[in-house]
Amino acid sequence: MGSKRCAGGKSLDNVFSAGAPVGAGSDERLSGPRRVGGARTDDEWENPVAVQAPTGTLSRSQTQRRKRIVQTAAALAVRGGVDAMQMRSVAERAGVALGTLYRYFPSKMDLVVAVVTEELDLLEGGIVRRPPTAETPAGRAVDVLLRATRGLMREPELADALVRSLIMAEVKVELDTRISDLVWRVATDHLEGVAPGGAEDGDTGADVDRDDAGYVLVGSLTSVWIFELVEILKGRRDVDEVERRLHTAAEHLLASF
Amino acid sequence: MGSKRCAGGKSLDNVFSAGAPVGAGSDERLSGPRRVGGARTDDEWENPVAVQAPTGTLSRSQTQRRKRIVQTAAALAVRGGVDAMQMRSVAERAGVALGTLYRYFPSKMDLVVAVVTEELDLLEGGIVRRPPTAETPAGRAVDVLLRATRGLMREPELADALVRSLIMAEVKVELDTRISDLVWRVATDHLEGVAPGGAEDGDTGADVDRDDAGYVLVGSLTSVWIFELVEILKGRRDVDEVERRLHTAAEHLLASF
DNA sequence: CGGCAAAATAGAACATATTCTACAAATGCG
DNA sequence: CGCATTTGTAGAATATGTTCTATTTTGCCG
Repeated sequence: MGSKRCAGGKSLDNVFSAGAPVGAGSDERLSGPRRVGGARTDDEWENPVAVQAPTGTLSRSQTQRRKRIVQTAAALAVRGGVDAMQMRSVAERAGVALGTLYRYFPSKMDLVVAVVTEELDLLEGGIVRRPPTAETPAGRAVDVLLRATRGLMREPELADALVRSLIMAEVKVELDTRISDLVWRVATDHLEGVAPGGAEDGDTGADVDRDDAGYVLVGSLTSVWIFELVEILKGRRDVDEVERRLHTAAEHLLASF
Repeated sequence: MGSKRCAGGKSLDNVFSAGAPVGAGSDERLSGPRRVGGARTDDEWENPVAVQAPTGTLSRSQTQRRKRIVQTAAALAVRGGVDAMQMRSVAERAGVALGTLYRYFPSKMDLVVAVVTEELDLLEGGIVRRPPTAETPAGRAVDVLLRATRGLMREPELADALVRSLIMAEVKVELDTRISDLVWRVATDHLEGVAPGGAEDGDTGADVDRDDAGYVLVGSLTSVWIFELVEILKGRRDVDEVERRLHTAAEHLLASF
């Protein structure tokens, strides 16, 4: 079954940039233990205030636990991929009970998303630290996407997770939005706003106008990128070919920038 | 768990066109019972000609069985979605043993792909029968994609399956290629080549030059479409908005057509 | 027809995500 | 402090995709 690649004993940390300050204040505001009182099948025998409601804020130990879980998950994912990232293993290796794991991440997908989100933080940090230099908006956009591509391809298993979570997640993922925002900023020369290594809160890109006509085009380019990623993962393309195709698409989509 | 929508007792048949000749000679050439001798874990104790090799051709009863399976699967998928399409249920309702089901479709994904492929046949048929009338290539392309979108949205659960299989399937799916080919033909006014209601063989679109520079752009548009589909399924967009976005993307991508 | 290999069947067995139960530890509050 | 509520733990129990085994049926060939 799960017998694909298997990189050596890499320390999992970043995938995108070579030397990112990993421990940057990335999390600290992400989902914590979940309220259990959500959608119950039982009718109405319990007080309106169902069982357990999350404090909303995570205590220190909870933050620690969460981080430990995500890191453990990432470590497992980097080797065997999503398949190797089994909930039982993660729980065990992270030193938490299975139930606890599920309290923090209601489904495996949530966990995958958490891992991927952390990678995205690193990508953003890397871009800000070393912004693309191309002349045209299209060139810069392609640059960013290609950097992300090459970074991800260093850990194909994780890349697989990224793509799957981008597309499948029922979860309220804004992962694609984050990527589009990043591309948008790069294309329009508005990189400053980004906090390197971690997002502040929901509305990271304060200066990104998602209603702008151009944003739709950037979003389209992101779609194309994701799909090219899929093709790579399926073994149907190599990075060079993707580069060419992204260039073609970007030149058309971002021509009016 | 699987408690989403649940259309009435529709007869599952087509999703795309209102009155397609369902029973058209669609399958009849698709995967049949699989050779078991593929990737074995055991080394070399058996004759080179491992256990079971498929005749390649399906006998009549096998064709019947296959069709029965796919139809059963489709029926289940139309109501509860992929989740409701449980292998055990499919096998039971189709009147075959679980093992047999797995002989025909080595994984659930293969089954999903088979179902979706059949829907695609219907879309192609519908398009050929009632081709888009827009003036511009971009207009025609958008027309096709929107027709597909509306058709799919009539059965969101199936749409979900389509998207997932398009993207996830390890399977050697050419589903996206088929869509791109269709769009390409429509955009370039080369619709004739298509056999309504069913593909002949691997290379259905004989007149589609996938190396053409323009084909890359059509492929990009298809990527965008698929992603918009995902957004609809996530409840983040409505069809009208997708139409607008597809127009924008198509006008840029296919400007040079 | 008799026999044989491929195909199908019934059903057990496995693997893994997810849920549930009972209990213990921690945390906060009067 | 002492209790109540929340959080965490251990581990059983479910649900479902997938595989395996033993047996029977089918289709074919001499």
